[in-house]
Amino acid sequence: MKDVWNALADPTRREILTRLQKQDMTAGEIVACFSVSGATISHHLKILREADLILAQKEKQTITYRLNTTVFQDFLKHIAEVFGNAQKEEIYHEAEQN
Amino acid sequence: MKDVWNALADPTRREILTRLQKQDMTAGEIVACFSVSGATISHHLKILREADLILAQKEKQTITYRLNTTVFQDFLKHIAEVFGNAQKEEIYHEAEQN
DNA sequence: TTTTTATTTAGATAATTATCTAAATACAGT
DNA sequence: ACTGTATTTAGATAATTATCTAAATAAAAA
Repeated sequence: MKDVWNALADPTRREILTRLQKQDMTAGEIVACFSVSGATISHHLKILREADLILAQKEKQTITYRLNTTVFQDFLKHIAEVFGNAQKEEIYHEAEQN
Repeated sequence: MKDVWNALADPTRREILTRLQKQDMTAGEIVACFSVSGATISHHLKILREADLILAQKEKQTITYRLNTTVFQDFLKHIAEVFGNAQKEEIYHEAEQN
């Protein structure tokens, strides 16, 4: 879980995850969304991969990335346990309204 | 919310929050839980304060810290929105079982 | 087989940050 | 007023990390 916190600490990586939530993307497509080099994005993707937050699938020349949704579930459960005991019901209640 | 992610990125700060979830503590009591200097803990407390995750109350010589639970609620709601749309129901379901 | 395209890896640099010691602040007790 | 206790602030250092360019890998196209 330590790796997950670390992976989520960076805004670029969170943005990558937000975009992958909408659709799977190749490394090149992800690079095109940001104004940093491909090497930098590759580095971020590696950290996200090692945290198991994303999955890579090689296809011909390209590598398509997609969210590993089960790890999000685990993470949200985890922080709800660690930090949210008292607030659980309320949060679930609120979140279901949108 | 950027400040919150940042504050939660450090394991010492997460441990402080976990302990404050159980009971309010003075700065000195928090320092006693860790093997780093008081100045270092003070620095972490400042970051947690600036992220609004904790509240400080001065009493005589000591300063008692406590969780700002509403910010946790907001944060959990936030990440559920950003990352958890598809998984929401399932997570809430699971979390309510413990 | 040479070239082009997609991506990662290596190595370097600059920025951030966690930590330390020492000094400052504030307040209580003597 | 002094001494001791609790905490923060200042300034320095060391570790981490985000980023870059250049080189390496791999696979398709020519």
